[in-house]
Amino acid sequence: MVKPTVHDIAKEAGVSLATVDRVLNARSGVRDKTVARVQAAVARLGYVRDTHAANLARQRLYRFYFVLPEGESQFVGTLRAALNEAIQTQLADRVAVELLSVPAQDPHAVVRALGTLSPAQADGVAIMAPETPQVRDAVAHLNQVGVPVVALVSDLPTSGRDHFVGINNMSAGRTAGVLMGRFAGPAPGEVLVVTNSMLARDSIERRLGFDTVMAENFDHLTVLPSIESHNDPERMLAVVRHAIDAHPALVGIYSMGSGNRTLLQALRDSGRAHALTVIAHELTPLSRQALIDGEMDAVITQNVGHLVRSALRVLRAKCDGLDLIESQERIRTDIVIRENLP
Amino acid sequence: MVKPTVHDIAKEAGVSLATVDRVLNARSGVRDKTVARVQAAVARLGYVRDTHAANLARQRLYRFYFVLPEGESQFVGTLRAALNEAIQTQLADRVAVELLSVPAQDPHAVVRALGTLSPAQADGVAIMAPETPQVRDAVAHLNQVGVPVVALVSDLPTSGRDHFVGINNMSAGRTAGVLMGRFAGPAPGEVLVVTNSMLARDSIERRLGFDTVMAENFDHLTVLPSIESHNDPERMLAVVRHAIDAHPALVGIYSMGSGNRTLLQALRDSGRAHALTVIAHELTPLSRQALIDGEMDAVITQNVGHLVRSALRVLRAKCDGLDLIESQERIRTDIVIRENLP
DNA sequence: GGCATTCTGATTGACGTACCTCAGAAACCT
DNA sequence: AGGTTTCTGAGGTACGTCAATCAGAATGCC
Repeated sequence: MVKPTVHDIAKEAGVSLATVDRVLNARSGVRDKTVARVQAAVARLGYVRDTHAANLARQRLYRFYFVLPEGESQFVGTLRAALNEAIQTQLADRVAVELLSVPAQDPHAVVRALGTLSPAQADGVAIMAPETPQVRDAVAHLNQVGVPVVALVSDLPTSGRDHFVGINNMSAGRTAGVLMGRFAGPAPGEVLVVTNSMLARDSIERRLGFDTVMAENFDHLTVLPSIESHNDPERMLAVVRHAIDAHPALVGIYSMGSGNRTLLQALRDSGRAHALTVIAHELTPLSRQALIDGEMDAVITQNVGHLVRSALRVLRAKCDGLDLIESQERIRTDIVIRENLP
Repeated sequence: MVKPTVHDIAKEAGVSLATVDRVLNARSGVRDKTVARVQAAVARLGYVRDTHAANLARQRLYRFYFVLPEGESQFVGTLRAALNEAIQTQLADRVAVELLSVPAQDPHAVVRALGTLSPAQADGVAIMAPETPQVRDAVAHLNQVGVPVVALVSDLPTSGRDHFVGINNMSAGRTAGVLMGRFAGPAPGEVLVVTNSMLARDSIERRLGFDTVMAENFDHLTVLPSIESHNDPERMLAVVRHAIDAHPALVGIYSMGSGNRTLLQALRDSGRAHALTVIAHELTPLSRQALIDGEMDAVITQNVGHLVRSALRVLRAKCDGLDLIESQERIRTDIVIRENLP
């Protein structure tokens, strides 16, 4: 008996097929002690239901929604591409994915997008958005009406989301810090931090991790007050340019979020691109090229394909009430240098 | 018509279900122009066969074999653990995996293990073994009789294996080289290379990559002749101890293969553990602890879970004649430091 | 003990595909 | 035209599960 079926369970438990079915699908109308008998039989035979046969029989279609920030961010672009690729292949597995793009900085737009979703349309939602009270409440509501929600890239810890798919941003910041400290060398110098993250929380966590490590291990390096570009590339360019010129002791730049294009431009203008240790986040066509050209020294990133597939797996598991393979769903903080570019 | 079925194809092509079935499963007895008609209908409707329903109908069971080196290597241990975990979950997907452990250094044992396999028992084989003529021929034979074979961890490029699941070891060596060069700093010094890899090819490739990078980019560092422990921990310990003592200018050690336990022991004995930049391969409980304790500075590794799951996916795809998602099957060369330990 | 209520068994028809049989149609050959 | 070979259609059963029905059994209540 390689793979026991419901029939075997029925025989083993001495009940009918209908009863086994009722127990397995948690339908009512079965006495407690009969339920126990069936569950014992399941345990004894090591029965695992054939999800595919089950889905086939019940014509199941998983309808998942991905809420991503709209706009031209390269990282979100690669994420979207990975999602589209996954959609193609997952289609064979009865999952239909809908992509909702919302203005990232407008919490109300996010709430509106989430508001259109109910258990009637959505079997699960993955969302990448800044943590605001409005978003938190909307997620909590979805959760309450029984729609599984996973947070993507940036966590929404107080929202009651079922799962977070992304890296530990604190540890990502620490990683960046150590690389900066070790790459920059033992001579004293200054380090510039540039940030333009769309998502508050991940940015804050990275910063915290970075600062901690710098303070603990590399006190010969001075971390300058950070430059924040509030989605204004023009201003960003000017400010970074000025910062580089104004600090001859500068040895490194840490770019915490998006805005790598502007940073690279400023670097080139300064003529010090190759002299500085530059560490950035997220592997995109741009940062990849910068690594190849030696304009960036390391990129801290997360595998977008893994991100998307993990979100889909988690949503499915939540739908089916299965548990996850912890190790498979842990998103790793990847360090990429020119030599190990994927 | 969200998802066309064989019935839809039959109607569209104006043929019977049986004919569609014959065409889809490449059975004989269908005229060429009828085949074309059916295929046109498939293309027109965008039909994709429901593999799960198909497997259900034909009672398919994928029987895969993994041939791994036996012995106490920690890396192989983690690999084995990942495999066992995968076996559990894949069982629900009609794949049964058998693990064959063979003495790594005995090509004849490998050949014997492979010899027991034929299309009658095996639907696919994953093998991690040194590249020898005997092994190459055995793999080629399996391939000829129609059993898909993937090489694991160390490639067998001339054997006709269908796929290689593992990292690019040349690039892994280069990565180690760059980290060594940048971590060790600008002062002149010597670097020791220690090796005890069970698999010739991966070791050679890593060495090549490492040497290239050191010569190109870090000529202030002298790479000493490498120390090879031929599976003799005792001797290894003595030699490494001596090497460390004899080279006061030593700034770093690169451990290319297994044998990390011995290396760490020698390091501790020398009292210079924290003064040297130590870079090793493969994340195991041992190297993980060494990272935490600061005895190692970086570990170049590959995700064993990914390795195993990728091998399984590839084997299944080969069996079903499907093609792969390239990006999903590319195993990444992971850089692990204390801060981004998974 | 009689009755209402709650459980249970037996049975049936899907789901999308594979695989088999058998009869009959079409094409090919003299 | 006749016979032979090759194709094709129609129909059935199976896979493991879900979902539903209906009859009958067990239980609880008074």
